[in-house]
Amino acid sequence: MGYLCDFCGDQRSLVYCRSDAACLCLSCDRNVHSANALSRRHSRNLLCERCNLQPAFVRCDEEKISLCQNCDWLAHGSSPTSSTHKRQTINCYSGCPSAAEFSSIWSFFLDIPSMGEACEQELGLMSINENGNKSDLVPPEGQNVSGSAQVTDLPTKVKFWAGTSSIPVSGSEPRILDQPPGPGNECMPKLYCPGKKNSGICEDDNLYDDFIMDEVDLELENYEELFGMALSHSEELFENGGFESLFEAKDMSASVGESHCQGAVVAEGSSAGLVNAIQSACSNAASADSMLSTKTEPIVCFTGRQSQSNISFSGVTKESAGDYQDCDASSMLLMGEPPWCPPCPESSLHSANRSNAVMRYKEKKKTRKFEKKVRYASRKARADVRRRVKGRFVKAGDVYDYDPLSQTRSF
DNA sequence: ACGACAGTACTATCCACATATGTAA
DNA sequence: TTTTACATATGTGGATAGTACTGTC
Repeated sequence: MGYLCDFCGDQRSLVYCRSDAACLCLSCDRNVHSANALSRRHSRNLLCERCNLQPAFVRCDEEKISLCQNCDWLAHGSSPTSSTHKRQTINCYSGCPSAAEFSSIWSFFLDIPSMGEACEQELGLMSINENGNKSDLVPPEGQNVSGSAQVTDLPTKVKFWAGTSSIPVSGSEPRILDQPPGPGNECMPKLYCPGKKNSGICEDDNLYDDFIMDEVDLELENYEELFGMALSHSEELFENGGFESLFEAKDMSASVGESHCQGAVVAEGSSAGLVNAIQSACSNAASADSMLSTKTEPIVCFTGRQSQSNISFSGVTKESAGDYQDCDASSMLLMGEPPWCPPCPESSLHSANRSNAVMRYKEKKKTRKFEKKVRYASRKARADVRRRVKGRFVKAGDVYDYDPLSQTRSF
């Protein structure tokens, strides 16, 4: 018998709702999340069948058990035999899916005895969706079953802070900036779920368009201090380019006038939540690529929930997202030991893989280009045909040594 | 282990001028 | 309040100098 439903306290909890920070049985899940359109958008996931605390992250086909990243690591990370177990990532869902739709979301759905039973009892007669709107149902468009889904709604208040001081912890009141209205808000706290080709994070450039924080002179001078605790456990991993790259953003944003999103978002959580934030970031495989390689438009995002926090570092633009996805740093995280785990002898088996991943990541980083955005095409057109002397524009009629049009010299 | 050196990578700066933006009449 | 005239700020790309980083001895 697992843990009881947070709502009725009677049935066994089977799903976890991030938005409500609650573990619910299927019946209560449906009752609670069919209340209104907003609650229907809450993303839920299976509950880890081992710890019964965290949302499940993968399904082990061999053991037929759903596990959060922590438990997955404990179960599969350290043992060469168990690490070969076939696993698939677990989708989130929203709306009020029927048993059939659960099956479509989770191909292993019927393999879960408690789910199957509960579903027969509780959902068997239910319609797919009260309003017949299938869009309520996750997975969202373009996402396959084995992928993962986005969290479309997080209730956690998000605070921005700016300045040179360290992340405000207890007693330090962060400077709260107004969040820009519109879709950006909705996009901001999206989580990255592993295994998803199209992360969906900030797919719309408008997010950043609306989120210009030039006036916010954010500097993360003290990032070592900020993340010191986390780094103490993950130094080995991140010294290979992780946080170093992440905080290159500081320098870049300082020098690039058009830099947007020089912002940071911090959770309401306690200082102790910082470590959890880092851990959860990785437990959610929080877009490691963007996390590691955020360079042009950094957003440090912490969203907190009691003992569990989620972190997302996102510098992904629409154009770069694919590139980031291809970056191998994510595999570095997924293949190696969790960053919060101290190095142990067993981990040596993964060190080679990790080294390879790091090497590939560095290669990728080398070749990656951050394209300049031209704001005024007319000016560009003019500059393109301007004559120059040693790269400098010259007055019309003056002698020049370079003519972009004819590639000739006037002398 | 440490310093010197060479090679590489990256950034800031310069230029003229069309255009955007702000201010006053 | 709207229009007009003027002043100032901005942003384009290529070359180059300067700085930072990396690898070798």
